[in-house]
Amino acid sequence: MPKETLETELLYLDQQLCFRLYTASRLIIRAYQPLLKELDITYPQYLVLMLMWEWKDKDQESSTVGQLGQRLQLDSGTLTPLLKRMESKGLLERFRGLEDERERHIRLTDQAIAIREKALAWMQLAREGERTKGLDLEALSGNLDALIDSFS
Amino acid sequence: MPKETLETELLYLDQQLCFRLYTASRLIIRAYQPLLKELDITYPQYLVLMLMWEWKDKDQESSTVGQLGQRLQLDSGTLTPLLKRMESKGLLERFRGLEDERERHIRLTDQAIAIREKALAWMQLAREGERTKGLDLEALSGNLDALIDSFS
DNA sequence: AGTTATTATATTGTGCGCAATATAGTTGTT
DNA sequence: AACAACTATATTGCGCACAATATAATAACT
Repeated sequence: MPKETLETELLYLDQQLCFRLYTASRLIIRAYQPLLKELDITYPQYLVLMLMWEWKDKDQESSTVGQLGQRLQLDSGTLTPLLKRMESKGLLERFRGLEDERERHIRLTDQAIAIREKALAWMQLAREGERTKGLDLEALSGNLDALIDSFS
Repeated sequence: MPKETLETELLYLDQQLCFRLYTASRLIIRAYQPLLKELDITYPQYLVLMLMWEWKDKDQESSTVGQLGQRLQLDSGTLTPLLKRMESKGLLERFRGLEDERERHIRLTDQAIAIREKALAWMQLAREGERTKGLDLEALSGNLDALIDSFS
């Protein structure tokens, strides 16, 4: 048995915010599987779609790998192959920047724009059968934003 | 532009709890890298160590893959190769259950028990330079527990 | 203009996460 | 005992994450 019980408890899983975040994240991503399976994409691919749908609402038709990476906190080692897979599935086009040929630009295809409606319908249904009834989502989101901000 | 702006906002990243969790989780795991690099392990391997250190305090010297998986919410497809890597690094022993030979038991080596002190010292230091000053960790943990519970 | 530094992305390699399936050991039934 | 059902773990395959490095285009400097 350790000498100082109070101190070793620092390492117990129930004391670890990180483990809670890691577990909560994976569990909720699992809850998206029915939608993701229907759309035939993965969760990170869904994030790219959501981001570009949103930017399209703001009249930005294309994005660079760097812009996506900054918003999603993902680097090119993750995004480059992910975007290639999405391209090969017909969800987006990849093309070089005209003024700066180092840049790789991404633009959604009509097919990718079309499935937004499916996602929206699913989210509206999911909101009905909400499993987060008892908790303060505002407070949780606020705390997570503060956390993300201080670790960015 | 979409017809019903209020509804499409359901799909905006800032409305997504899941994206916050996913990002917060990855950012905080990154913050553990200095420790993990020093111990020459990964974050999921660190979780296994923490769990088995804790169980050892409670006089449980060994665990099965199933017990680890239940607590960490990970399946054998993740744990089996992870535990083999930990075994090959000399952190643990893997052996079959005596009464039930389907069970794979895990026991930490002295080397794995020894590095607990390093982890503890690092955590104590990290607590000093805490980056989570401004937020209510109690409330955050409570909300995450409720979330994890309802999605388990 | 030619050289150096910087920037944007791509590549490589390792280790998860997880769905799907396989295998081997155990339990229950007749 | 034989066989079916069940259980615990292992295997396979794919797609992230991310560190480390490479490559190519641009910018900055002299």
